[in-house]
Amino acid sequence: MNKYNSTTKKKRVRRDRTEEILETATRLFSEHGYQGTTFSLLAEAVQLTEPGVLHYFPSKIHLLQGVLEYHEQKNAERYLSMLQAEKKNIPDLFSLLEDLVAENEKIPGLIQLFTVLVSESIRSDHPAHDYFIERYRRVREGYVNQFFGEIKDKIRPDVDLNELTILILAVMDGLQIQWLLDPKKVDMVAVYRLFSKIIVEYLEN
Amino acid sequence: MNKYNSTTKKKRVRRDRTEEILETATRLFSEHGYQGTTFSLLAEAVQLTEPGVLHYFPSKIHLLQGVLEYHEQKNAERYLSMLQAEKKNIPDLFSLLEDLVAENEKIPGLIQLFTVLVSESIRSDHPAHDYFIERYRRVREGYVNQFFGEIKDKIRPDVDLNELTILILAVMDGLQIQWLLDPKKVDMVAVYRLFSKIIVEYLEN
DNA sequence: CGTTACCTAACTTGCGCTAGGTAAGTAATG
DNA sequence: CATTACTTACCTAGCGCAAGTTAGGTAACG
Repeated sequence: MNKYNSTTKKKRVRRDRTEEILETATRLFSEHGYQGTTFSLLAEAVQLTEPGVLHYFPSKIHLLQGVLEYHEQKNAERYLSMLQAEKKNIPDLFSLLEDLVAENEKIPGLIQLFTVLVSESIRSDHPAHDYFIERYRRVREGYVNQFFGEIKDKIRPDVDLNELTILILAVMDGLQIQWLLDPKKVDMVAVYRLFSKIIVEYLEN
Repeated sequence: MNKYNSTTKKKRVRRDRTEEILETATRLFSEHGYQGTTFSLLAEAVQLTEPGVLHYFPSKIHLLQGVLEYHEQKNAERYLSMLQAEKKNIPDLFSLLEDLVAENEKIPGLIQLFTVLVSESIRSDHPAHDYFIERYRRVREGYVNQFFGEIKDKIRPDVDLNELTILILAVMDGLQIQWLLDPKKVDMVAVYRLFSKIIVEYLEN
């Protein structure tokens, strides 16, 4: 009954527990979405009670924010390494994106997290609505200014870089949906490579 | 108190009520997703009580099925007219798809319905999971066999039509997400037109 | 007069969250 | 070095609400 009496009690330090909760919440959010994830599920998974979890994140929205911030960092790192890589010409650029897609295929959990949360957040009253609008704007700006910026003059001048960016992100998002739904029938990397090939050929003309 | 005593009672025939409920449920599903839609919300919107709605759809899952089937028909019609249109060459084909995207922009509710439900249904225990897997397979097959089939010999032979189809659907889905999230910043039709132009140019080579 | 279109009432379950504790760890003090 | 005092990491109990659903009726309709 009483968890204190039954066995030796182990108290964990805040940082470790927080991280464990975030990792677990990530999994649950990606599997059930924000609405579908409950404290009781999460609490059981990390071997705590519900108020035990609430001790770390005082509400469900705080938990969501925590999860998003937590991964924002990781994504930022991946993204930075992409920015720092050498890009002398257009094929270089798009082969980087191909690598990104290939990497994404190895972390279906995280991809599902963002795919599920983004779609959920289309509703204007969703707690992550503003976050995702902002995030997409930021990412698009990053592509236009940094990612493409360096070799802007090698690209056909009649192409709107903002539209091109929207297209690239759309392909990634859309592929992820079909791939997550039916991985056996959808070879995300192959299709992206096809896209990449088509685009590169076009841009170099 | 008693709805029977208060005013004249109007009984509606089953078909009308059913349709009204389906239309309203469509709106609610698209605004709040499946999980986020409640009977009390729906009941109020159609001026019934919750058991009143349950009289037509004995459970929430039946309601969801009803909504999906209801729109399956409408979509099928739109799709058929696309198939029957004249397609002599590749540009004809892709201009049809452009029209489709442009039409979609006029019915954000329906688009949101499917975008939200598809993403929600990525979870394998979602009641519409199998439905959407099946639907995507069916649509892809339709593209490969019917839509492209007629002018297959005019397309570069090194292009895998299945992959091309996945790409086209991905672009549409991905654009819809960004557009629904931030319509002011994302001109769905313009980006699709860009995509269309690039693809056509490539396929005709 | 039977069927159908609803209603009222209520049950059950599970949700997010609060109140108020207890014991383990940490730091300050004698 | 031992005692005390404080802080932190949890716990138990339970509240209030809303969800989906059921039972059993009543009155309008064909």
